[in-house]
Amino acid sequence: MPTVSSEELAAAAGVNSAKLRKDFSYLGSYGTRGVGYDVEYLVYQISRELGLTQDWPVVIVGIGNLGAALANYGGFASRGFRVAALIDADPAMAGKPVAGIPVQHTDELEKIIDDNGVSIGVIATPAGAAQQVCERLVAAGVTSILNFAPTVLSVPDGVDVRKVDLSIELQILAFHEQRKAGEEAEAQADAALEAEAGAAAAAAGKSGKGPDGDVPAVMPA
Amino acid sequence: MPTVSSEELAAAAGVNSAKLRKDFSYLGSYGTRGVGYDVEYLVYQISRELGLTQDWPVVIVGIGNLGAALANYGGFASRGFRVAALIDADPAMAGKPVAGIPVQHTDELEKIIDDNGVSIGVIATPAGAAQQVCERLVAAGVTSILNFAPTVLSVPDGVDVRKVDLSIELQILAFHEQRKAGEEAEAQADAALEAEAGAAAAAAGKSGKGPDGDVPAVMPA
DNA sequence: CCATCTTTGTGCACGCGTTCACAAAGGCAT
DNA sequence: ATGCCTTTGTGAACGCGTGCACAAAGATGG
Ligand SMILES: NC(=O)c1ccc[n+]([C@@H]2O[C@H](COP(=O)([O-])OP(=O)(O)OC[C@H]3O[C@@H](n4cnc5c(N)ncnc54)[C@H](O)[C@@H]3O)[C@@H](O)[C@H]2O)c1
Ligand SMILES: NC(=O)c1ccc[n+]([C@@H]2O[C@H](COP(=O)([O-])OP(=O)(O)OC[C@H]3O[C@@H](n4cnc5c(N)ncnc54)[C@H](O)[C@@H]3O)[C@@H](O)[C@H]2O)c1
Repeated sequence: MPTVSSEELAAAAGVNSAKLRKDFSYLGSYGTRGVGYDVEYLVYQISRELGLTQDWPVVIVGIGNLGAALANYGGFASRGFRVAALIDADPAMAGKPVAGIPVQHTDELEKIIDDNGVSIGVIATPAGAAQQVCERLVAAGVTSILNFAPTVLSVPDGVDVRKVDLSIELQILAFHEQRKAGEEAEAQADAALEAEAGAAAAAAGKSGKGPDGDVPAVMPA
Repeated sequence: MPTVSSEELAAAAGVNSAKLRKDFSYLGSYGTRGVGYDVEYLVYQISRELGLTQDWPVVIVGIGNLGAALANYGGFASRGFRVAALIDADPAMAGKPVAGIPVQHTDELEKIIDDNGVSIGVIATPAGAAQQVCERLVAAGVTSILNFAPTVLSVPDGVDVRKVDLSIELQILAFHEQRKAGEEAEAQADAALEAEAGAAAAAAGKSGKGPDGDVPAVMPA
């Protein structure tokens, strides 16, 4: 029976072994003292706990550059996610296959969600359309949203939103880069400022937003 | 003079006003008691602190679906990032313009980095090539990397890596989704398990990895 | 069957980030 | 000028996650 010790796993994941053991203990006591954890059983338990033993149908709304890349991405399927439908507002795209899946028009959104029992939606529309799309998804029964548009979505309680903002990722890198390049100690205010910076820009009289409502320019430019 | 109070900003950003004030205090005391913060000055100070007042040249390596979408993304420029070059290993792509920028071959990588003084690199290659690309970038002088490939990159001290893993974002949503759908209290082990799950899969004899070395399948499938 | 050795599971303490709460500061009206 | 009112800046307390350290568990070998 192949096993791993918490020490080995901790080294591989780059975390403390005690923390790892404590985390595992929340799932129950699957380890064997003096031996370690049964790899196969452990993988199964974690998979089950994380919800990987079931297939999650997802819809992607907004099949532009990013949406198409996501549709083509094979990494989702291997983690238990199935692209149930691609949805776009552009009538010219309707019926056109992307990654082998025909794009459907936004009109069908509610029906698609309902028919497929979709509870997870991905938003890859321009920022200006995101909130509206979000509301339709939620109204149709979606309770988890992965948002790529650079907007803060407001949703009712019970709905989870995760935002992927690539600009902020780069900003965080640039921030640390600046540190390395000089500027002695300075402040320790880091990523926390990010959200606040956005809020400040918004407070600046909404003048920071472009015509199509995309990324608020924090820099006066 | 347009001003904002910490209370207003905190409400907008969804954080505690005391925390926000304390964060700002690390940048110095820019507020006026009884009035609030001068919006314009505040925005400038935060921009400067975050490194947004200078332009950062970045290179994108791996111009496939995702890399092309990134190259086309306008949100970078508005935050002070300039796409200095697009790099791909496919000779067929060399010279072909993507988003108006001609793709250059990997052979030129070191020269491009050096000529443009690039310190931030984006990796959008398949997972199997990521570590190698990473090493070349670092050797050429890049000290910050944004990694989209589903691999843990190992880098020398002094180099920052941020990883964007869309599968994990979806997994986190699915995890909470599963909670809502039943399964009473259970464990509170959440995202912390993600990294450990990957390590466990790796420990499972590397059998979880596909032929092209993409996403390790945590689920035995 | 007992001794020994390895590794788990977890109580406890430490440290850090968040929040509370309030004195000091400054504007503004009278 | 004086007093009042608003909002900042921050000391102190709280809470939580992390890591240490060790007793208990179990395997393994003699
Ligand atoms: N491309 C990137 O790398 C990238 C990176 C970060 C963030 N983003 C963000 O992701 C979003 C999409 O980026 P993109 O580059 O794919 O843009 P895009 O313009 O190429 O695609 C947007 C798509 O959304 C569709 N759309 C517009 N309104 C819609 C609506 N109401 N309902 C359904 N579909 C609608 C459009 O028809 C179009 O196909 C943007 O908000 C962008 O800021 C993109
Ligand atoms: N497409 C997505 O939505 C998505 C989402 C999450 C993660 N990812 C990850 O991002 C990466 C890219 O995804 P994609 O869909 O764009 O894949 P892709 O196959 O479309 O593109 C990969 C590109 O990298 C180039 N390449 C290969 N080896 C290279 C090397 N050594 N040096 C430089 N270039 C090289 C290829 O020529 C190709 O153009 C993958 O690791 C994928 O797992 C993609």
